[in-house]
Amino acid sequence: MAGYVSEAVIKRLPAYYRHLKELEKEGIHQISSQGLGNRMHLTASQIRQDINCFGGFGRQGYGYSVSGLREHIGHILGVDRTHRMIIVGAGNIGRAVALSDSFPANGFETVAIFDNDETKIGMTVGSLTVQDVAELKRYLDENTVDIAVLAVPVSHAQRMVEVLCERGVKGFWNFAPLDLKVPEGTSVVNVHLDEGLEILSFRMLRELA
Amino acid sequence: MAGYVSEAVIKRLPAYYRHLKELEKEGIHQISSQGLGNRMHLTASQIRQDINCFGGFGRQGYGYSVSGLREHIGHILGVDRTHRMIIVGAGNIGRAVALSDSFPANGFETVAIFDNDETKIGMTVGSLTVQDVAELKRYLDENTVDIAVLAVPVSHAQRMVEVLCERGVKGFWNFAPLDLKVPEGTSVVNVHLDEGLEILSFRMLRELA
DNA sequence: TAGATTGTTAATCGATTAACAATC
DNA sequence: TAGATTGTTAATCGATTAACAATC
Repeated sequence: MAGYVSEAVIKRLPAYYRHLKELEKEGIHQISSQGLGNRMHLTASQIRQDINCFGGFGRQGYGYSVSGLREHIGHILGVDRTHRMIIVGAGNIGRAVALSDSFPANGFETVAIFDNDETKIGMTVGSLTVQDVAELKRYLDENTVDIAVLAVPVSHAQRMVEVLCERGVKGFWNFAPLDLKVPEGTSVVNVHLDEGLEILSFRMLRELA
Repeated sequence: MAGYVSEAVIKRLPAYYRHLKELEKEGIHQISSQGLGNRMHLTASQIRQDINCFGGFGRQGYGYSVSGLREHIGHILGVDRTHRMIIVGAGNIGRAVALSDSFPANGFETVAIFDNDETKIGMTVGSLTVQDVAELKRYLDENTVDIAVLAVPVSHAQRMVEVLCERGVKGFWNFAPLDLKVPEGTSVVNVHLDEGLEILSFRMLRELA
């Protein structure tokens, strides 16, 4: 089955998953690498190479089962399980993540939200109450947490990560604009919103030229 | 100066910019490709290649001027100018973007916010009032808009984009989980938050194995 | 000048694309 | 069976790394 999978392939997996969900919704049961490639703006060859990183899932002369492949990739991504998330930082971004219902719909459930600001502690965010970050260690000792969403200022981010790592949190979704240092075996995905805007600005300038 | 610049280089530019800002803040005036490479976890060779896409900015035997290079890259990215943004969709994400002060701090100013939901129209978001999306066309005719932030449901996204493109908006910061179709000359940066979580889930699973 | 470090060319590595035998 | 399409190997392309002459 799956040996080494390159970062390039990993980054395409969610797009495969999304397109397959769309196809399912459209009532399409079967698709060839050519057909999926047209839709995703990838070559048929690349589609076949990518999928084959995880084992042969197609049938010669037929193509791929849309629902079969969607389930398969969903399983590879781990979206067929529930992930318990806590949010650290109840600012604009922290609250937006807490209030969104697209994350729980994909199995990513927010179970707690923390802040150090007295004006925010006790505030209601959806079905949750903002807890004092001073309670965080105790909370981690008493509850299972898969993922921590870091929505704190840069100045606090690394310190918070250390507390969380020490108590066994293995996954970070980081919205603070810095590169976190984490121990071996810990995963980080950065969402550097500012950087996206900078790239957009760059591309727009280049179009002008 | 700059001929073709690969996507790989473009995606690194914001990180260069961020690290150079940090170095400036630390009072460091000069840095070699080796020094910057250590800091950014890149090879010295790659740093020199990247920077040279935009012309020779270093001095042999010395390295690079931190502030000079920061200004240079800032100019390439276009963050030395102001960008007028409107937000389409006053949900959790739209409001979070509108309320953040890190975007205006980088020259990305939100000048208006729209929604189609009667319960949201008229609502105050920071210094702005949510306008009826029915007013959008008129607004675009009367005002300059550089970037539209798409924070609407998938079902509305493509339709909104078409209205905006027709009225000359050339840049989109898209938070809806779909691939927008835009005319030649229009730039799109996607922020697919769900996909980030899926990749995080995948990486965490792989660490377990 | 001597040492350090760039800018740039050449070598390597990895990812994408093409080709095709296997087979549904 | 004949046609279609996969899985997989080989070829190509592009990005990263190494090397080194130029020069501050």
